[in-house]
Amino acid sequence: MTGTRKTKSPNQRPGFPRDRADARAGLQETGARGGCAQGVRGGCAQDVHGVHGGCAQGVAGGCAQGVPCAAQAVLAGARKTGAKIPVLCLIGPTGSGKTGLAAAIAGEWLKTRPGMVPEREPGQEPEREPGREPEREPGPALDGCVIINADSRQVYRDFPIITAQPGIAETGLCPHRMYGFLETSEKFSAGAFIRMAQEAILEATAQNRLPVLVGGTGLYLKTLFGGIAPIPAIPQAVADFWHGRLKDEGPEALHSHLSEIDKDYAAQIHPRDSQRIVRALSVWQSTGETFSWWHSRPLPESPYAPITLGIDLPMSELEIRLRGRILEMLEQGAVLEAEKAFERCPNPDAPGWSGIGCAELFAHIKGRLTLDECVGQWFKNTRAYAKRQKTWFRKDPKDALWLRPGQKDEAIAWLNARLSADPFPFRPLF
RNA sequence: GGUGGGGUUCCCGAGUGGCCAAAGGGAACAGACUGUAAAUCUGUCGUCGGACGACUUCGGUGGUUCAAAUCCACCCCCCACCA
Repeated sequence: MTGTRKTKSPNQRPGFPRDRADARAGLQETGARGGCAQGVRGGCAQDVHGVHGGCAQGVAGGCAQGVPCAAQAVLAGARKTGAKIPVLCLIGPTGSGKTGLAAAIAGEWLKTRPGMVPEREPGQEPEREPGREPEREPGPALDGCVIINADSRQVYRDFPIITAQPGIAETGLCPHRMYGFLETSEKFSAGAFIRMAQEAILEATAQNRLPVLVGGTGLYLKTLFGGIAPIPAIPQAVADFWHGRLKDEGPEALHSHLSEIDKDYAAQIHPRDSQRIVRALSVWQSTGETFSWWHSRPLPESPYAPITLGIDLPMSELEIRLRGRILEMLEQGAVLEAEKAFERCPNPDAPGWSGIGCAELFAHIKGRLTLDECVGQWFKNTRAYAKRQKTWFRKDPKDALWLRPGQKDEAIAWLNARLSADPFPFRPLF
């Protein structure tokens, strides 16, 4: 994975110059629609419109006409027939090799179809292999994949090395979406993620490519597939107000305040869980409804059928990888990357700086930590994060196949079998 | 060699007669998770037992005391300053 990175700047990706602009357009657009109470899950008219609009801006390159409508049709068709849109998810703790596995899967298509280029011209039919006619009702043969980021940190433009974004070796294999498009000063969120991811998934599906979500942010995946209460965007002033009160009064006082407003939710969270307390109070104040009320509303059924492939390994082995990865990042210029990011955004409280490694390097370039101390904390925090991810993934996807790093062939065989079987009537992939 | 300070449970560190298995922090282990999620937060954390409890622990040995991590003696080690 990181070992194969050849560049520090994924900005210059030969095959896919429109990735960032695309993603940014999507975010801005969805941000503007943030207040759409229904828009989140793809269950309403605005949402389809959103997909359309996003494509019109972003996908200008290869498929200006076809895709938006096709994406819309994919969603509409899926709703009408009840068929689910297959989405491959690669999950696992940080440093387990998700990016590498995704690249291996993407590369498999290129291997079996040497003439295929990652970005197909519109209207061009994928080559069919004569010897591999399907036995079953012939579904479409998938024509490669699109890799979609499901990691809350790899969205930041200023930190390609530190957040282990795929490098040119990976991005040359197939289109990559939602990587490195956001400024350090800008916020990302589960809501923004699912809007953009939905767009990317539908676009890929319309192009007859398999959407492959790669990332370790469990909440994002859960939200995408399980839905989220359609709470409107909270005005910054409201959030600031409650953060101010949190600072003055402390979390316990706000928690008892919350108990008076929303007893049920207050009982669910700990009196010191400041982030959730502030969120619940902000939602209540800006919408006039309690957090519990929002949560109690039924969620539309998901149009997706996630196929989940996890990578896991014992902590003792993961530690070795994590340590090595940090050293690799330093060799690739992580310190310089942080210095540059600091020039662009000197505010350590900016959302982008909160990533593991970023915060520690910030302290180092400000002279508060020696490089050794910085690396020590960086490793410690990375390890703790990996543990949290393992805890999350232990219970969340119940039907995932779990492999160890390097079991590429097993992964591909399994994927082939899954997609060729009900309820995914695709031809064998590779 | 002299003077002063110090050795506490995995680590840092508080405790200077009973309320001490020993504050607090870190690490570790387990867990929660509905728009900051690489975030936010929780539980356990000497050993054994279900809780009440029993047992072992505060550099070592010996002593004083009903009672010691805490007081005394000697010994070992560390740090600072003086020589």
